[in-house]
Amino acid sequence: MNDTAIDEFIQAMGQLWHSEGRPRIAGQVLAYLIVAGEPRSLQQMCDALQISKGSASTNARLLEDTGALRRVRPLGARQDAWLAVPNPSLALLQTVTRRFRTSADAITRLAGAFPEGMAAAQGRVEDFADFYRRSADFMDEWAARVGQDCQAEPGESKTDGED
Amino acid sequence: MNDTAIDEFIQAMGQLWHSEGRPRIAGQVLAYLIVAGEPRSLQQMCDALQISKGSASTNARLLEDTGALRRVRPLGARQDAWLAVPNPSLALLQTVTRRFRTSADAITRLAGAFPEGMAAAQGRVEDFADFYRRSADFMDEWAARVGQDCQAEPGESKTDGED
DNA sequence: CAGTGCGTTCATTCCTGATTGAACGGAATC
DNA sequence: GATTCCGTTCAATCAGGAATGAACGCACTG
Repeated sequence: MNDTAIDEFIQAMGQLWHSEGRPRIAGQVLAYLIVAGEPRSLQQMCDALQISKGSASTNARLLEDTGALRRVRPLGARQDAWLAVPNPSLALLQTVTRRFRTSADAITRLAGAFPEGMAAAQGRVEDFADFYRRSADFMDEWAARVGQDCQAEPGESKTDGED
Repeated sequence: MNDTAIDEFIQAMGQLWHSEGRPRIAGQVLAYLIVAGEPRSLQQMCDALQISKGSASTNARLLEDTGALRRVRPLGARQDAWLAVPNPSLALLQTVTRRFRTSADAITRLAGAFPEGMAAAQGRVEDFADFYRRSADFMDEWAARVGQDCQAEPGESKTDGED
């Protein structure tokens, strides 16, 4: 809440996610962990972001599902620790891609059921769906390329334990 | 409301838009006009989708802003008519692209203000932003390619006056 | 210059999904 | 086996934006 640049980043990510129809807190959690660069516990998230334990848990798992976070139990286990994956935006892009493809399939299926005599409309709707599908293909290609780059340049291994 | 395949498509588009944090009605309007393939008046939208005049107006203009709809006054003017552009999804993709780029810029700017001694965190955040920026570039490229295709194959000019 | 038809605006209502916080369950510890 | 410490779940609350519809403004018509 001090409105440091870091807090602003975390808030901005919250807004960004919110504007895309996803939970604001998920964006904040991701931002927090990207900044941290190291595993953080649920409790640390709660303290740093001033959110409830339930929200932290729910949203961390949501991010885990999208592949942006990884959950680890460091050594001797006492509590979970959460860590942003090396290239979180890659995971997010893949989520978008998956959604595009799902939408495309759904629309294509519906278009297939259009009544006789609506061939032109059907064609337009199918074109619409195809665009999504082809975009998804294109994005997969892009993601694959970035994924390789990511392995090629392992990134920094330094850590800075703030907060 | 008859739950024909066409109505289902319109409803599905509404849900899709809703799930992406955009007004459900905007998705329905776009779907309706894609199916129609011809200009439709606000009144026709209201009747077909059972929405208020205000919603129809607001959401049609919203879609106009994104470039998915075009407003025309056919011959002698008595009321506006709305028309889905030939490749609406292209406009939508460009909207996404624009958003990516805006986000990237905002994040980069914030990262630039990170305090000394947070170089590693700063680097991670900048990488995050860069990914969005480069993805946006990539999508522009893709959009340009599709735009060309679109001009090359003018699509069907047939119409089918349903609703 | 009153009357009509159209689109926009805006205050209000409504609705949905995010967020909370208490209760629960399970594992580890003593 | 009691206790403590976690993480998860879920019912209740809250917040924010979508949708409405009445009022407004404007342009054309007679």
